[in-house]
Amino acid sequence: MDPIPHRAKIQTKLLRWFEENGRDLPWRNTRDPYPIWVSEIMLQQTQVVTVIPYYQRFLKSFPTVYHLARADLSRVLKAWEGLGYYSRARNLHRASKMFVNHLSGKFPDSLESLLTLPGIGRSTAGAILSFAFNKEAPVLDGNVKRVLSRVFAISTNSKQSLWKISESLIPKGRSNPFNQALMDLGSMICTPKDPLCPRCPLNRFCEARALRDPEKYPFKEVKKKIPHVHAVSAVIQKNGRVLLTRRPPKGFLGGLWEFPNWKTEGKKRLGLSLKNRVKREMGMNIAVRKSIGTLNQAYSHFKLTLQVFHCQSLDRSVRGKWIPVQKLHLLPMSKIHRKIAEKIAY
DNA sequence: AATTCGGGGTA
DNA sequence: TACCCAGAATT
Repeated sequence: MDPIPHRAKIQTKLLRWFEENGRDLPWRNTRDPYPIWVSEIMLQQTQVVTVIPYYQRFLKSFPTVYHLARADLSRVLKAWEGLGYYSRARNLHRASKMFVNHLSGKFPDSLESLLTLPGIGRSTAGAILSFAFNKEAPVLDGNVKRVLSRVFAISTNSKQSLWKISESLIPKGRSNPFNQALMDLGSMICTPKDPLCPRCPLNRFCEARALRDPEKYPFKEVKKKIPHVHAVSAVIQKNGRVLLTRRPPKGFLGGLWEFPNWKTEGKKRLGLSLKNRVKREMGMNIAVRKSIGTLNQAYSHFKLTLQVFHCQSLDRSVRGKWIPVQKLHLLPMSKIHRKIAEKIAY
């Protein structure tokens, strides 16, 4: 017996709705796994409208997986600048090298092989398998999670049951349009707030709607408070150049360039603490001049307030690299440091 | 199982 | 503001 209520009707209703209402997106005009792969990585935790221009530029810069594998990581990070979650770019680049070196040019088309590539988890693998190869693999992104937990009134936060439902709902031989349909429904109709239930092709079967509270699903995690971090940063100039440092290759904003900066505990005498920090950690004497301004940036797990000071170097530095102001735009930088660069470039 | 990873769209 | 986005990797 079929454990999924209304399975056949859900399939036909959703597929018909998708034929008439599905989104026309750049990565849907191909079955080539490479651009589909790139799009799926970019789309992780990132909205479609944000991804589209990055996707277009990225494929222009790296038209094939071989172009990507040959490119310097710095170029890849530059193409990713502003998109966030930079480990995605590093993993994509690393995976492209694995593809060229170990997979003999054949794009992996099984779940197990895809999961061996860095940056590809179960959902991204399912998307690639269904969109590029039309294989019956389930996806479970934020959209699908919301749609399924509403239709079947799943109130637990366990993803296991949702994975099973997602898998057993796929119509034989039609995983490509069906998975896209699930995503589009979640994005266009079954929205987090004020879902458009009257226009939903599944409203007759939706248990959350029958319970008259679709927004109760999916189960909301209690989210903890995000710490607020204060920091100071130094724009140290000398002969038309500024001193930048590069972040470690892994971890937070890994591999990006930035103006030297440090957390501050108290809020007093920021200029003096900045001077001392530069002396201790960069082995250089500076004179702190005027404040350039205060910048704020909200990250996923903390908020940052950064006070930036104009500084003048009084001698050489043992760390960092002097970059001509006119060439700052060539380096990959995080959003907040790009803002600083744009302030001083004029 | 919980935390770490960016930045922006949207109400 | 708060919530969430075609999640994965690490702890």
